[in-house]
Amino acid sequence: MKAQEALKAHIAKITTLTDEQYDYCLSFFKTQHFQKGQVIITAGDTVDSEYFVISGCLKSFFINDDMKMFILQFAMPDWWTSDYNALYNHTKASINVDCIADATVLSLTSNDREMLCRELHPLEHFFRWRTNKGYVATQKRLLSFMNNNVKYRYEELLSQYPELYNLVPKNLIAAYLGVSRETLSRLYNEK
Amino acid sequence: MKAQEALKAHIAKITTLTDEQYDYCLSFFKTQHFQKGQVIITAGDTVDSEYFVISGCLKSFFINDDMKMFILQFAMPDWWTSDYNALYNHTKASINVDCIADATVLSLTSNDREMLCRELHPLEHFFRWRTNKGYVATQKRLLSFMNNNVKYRYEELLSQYPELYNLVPKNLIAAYLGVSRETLSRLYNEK
DNA sequence: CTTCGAATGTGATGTAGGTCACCCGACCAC
DNA sequence: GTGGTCGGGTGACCTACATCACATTCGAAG
Repeated sequence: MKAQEALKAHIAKITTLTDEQYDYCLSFFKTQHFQKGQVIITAGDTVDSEYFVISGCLKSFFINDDMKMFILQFAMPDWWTSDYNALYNHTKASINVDCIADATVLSLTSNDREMLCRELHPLEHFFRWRTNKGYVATQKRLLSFMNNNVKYRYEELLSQYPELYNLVPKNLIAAYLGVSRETLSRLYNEK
Repeated sequence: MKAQEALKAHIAKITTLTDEQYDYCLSFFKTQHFQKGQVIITAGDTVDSEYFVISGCLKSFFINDDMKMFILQFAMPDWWTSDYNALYNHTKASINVDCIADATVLSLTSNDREMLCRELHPLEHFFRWRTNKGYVATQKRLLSFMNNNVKYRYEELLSQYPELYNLVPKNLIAAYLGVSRETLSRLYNEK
C-alpha cells in the first residue's frame, strides 16, 4: 500500500529493519483520511496517538484565554504531529490539531509506539532521531523569534516552505509567526 | 565517585541497567570542573561532546550580528547541555556555552553516546526520553514567548527556578527572556 | 584607601507591531 | 437572486518595549 511505503522509506533513511520487522511495525499504523476543517485533537480531550502525514497538511495550534490562536507547526508530508506533551505525560491535550488541506495520515498509538520501541531497538533509534530533529528545529525557531523581526521570519518561512503560500490562508501564516494578520498584510503591500 | 552517582540516579529514574552496564557507561563520561566565566563551547568551533551538569550552572547562548546575546538555556544540576544542532549534524557550533557559577560536569562525546546507544538498548531509550523532554519544554517556551508578555514570562521563570534570582545577574535573565535589561529592570521597580 | 569595571537604575525619546473599526470581494447555501 | 461567512486590505490610534545617555552602587584588584 502506498501510504505505508512512504513511511517505510522515511524510516529507512535513518535505520535498518528487515522486511518482516517493517511488516510488523507497519501493522500497528492505521491509515486515516481527513478533510479540510476536520478536527483531529481537541484541547481538553485525552490524546492517544501521533500522526505521520502522507499527503495534505495539518496544523497544531494553541488557543489562549483571549481566543487568540498560535500555530506550533504546519504538518506537511513526511512530518509527524501530535500533542507530545499530553502524549508523553498522559495529561489532557492543551493544543489542538486539525486539517488544513485534505490529508492522508498514518496514526500510531502511544502505547504501540512504546511497545514497538521496546521490542525493536532500531525503531527506538529512529524515534530518538526524529524527536531530536524536532528539538533542534524548535530551538532554531525560538532563536529566530527572539532575534528577527516579523518580516525576516515571514521570508524565512516562505523560502523554506514555498508551498505554504498558496496552501494556507494568510491569517494562519500570521498565527504561526506570532503577529496579527493586519501587520502581516502590511508587510508585503507597503514596500 | 559522587558525580557518577548523580548521573546514575538520573538515568535510573527512566531506565534500568545492571551494575556492570552502569560501570561500562559511566566509564565513558569524563568529570570536568569549570570556573565562573570559563568558556566551554565557542561558536565557530567544532563540538564533540555534551555535558551533564552535576553542580554549578552553565548557560548556552547565541550572539547575533549586533553582538546581542540570547540565552537558550540555563543548565542547572541534572540538566544536559551542548550545541545539539552542531553535535548531530556535524557542523560548526553556532551557539556558545560557558560557565556562570563554578561547575562540575560529566562530559560525553557524541561518538561515545552513539556507540553506547547502539550497544545498550535501555540507554538509547533513556536518551530518547531525555530529548523528548527537551523538545516538549522548548515548545512550551516558544508558546509562552508568543503568548505572554515579559512580566509574565519573568515571573514564570522565577517561580520555576527561584535559585536563578540570586545566582544569575539580571542582564542574563533579560537575555533569556528576550528583552533589554532596562525593560526588565523597570518591571519590578515601577509597580 | 583608591581605582576600575561590572551590575543596576532611570529619564527621554523612538518604533514595531497590536487593536479597533470599517472596507471589499469571493464563495457558498438557500 | 439574497444573505452569510471567510479571507483579506487599510486607516487611526495605542502601547510595550528598544535605544541611548547618564547616574549610582559595589566588590575586586591595585
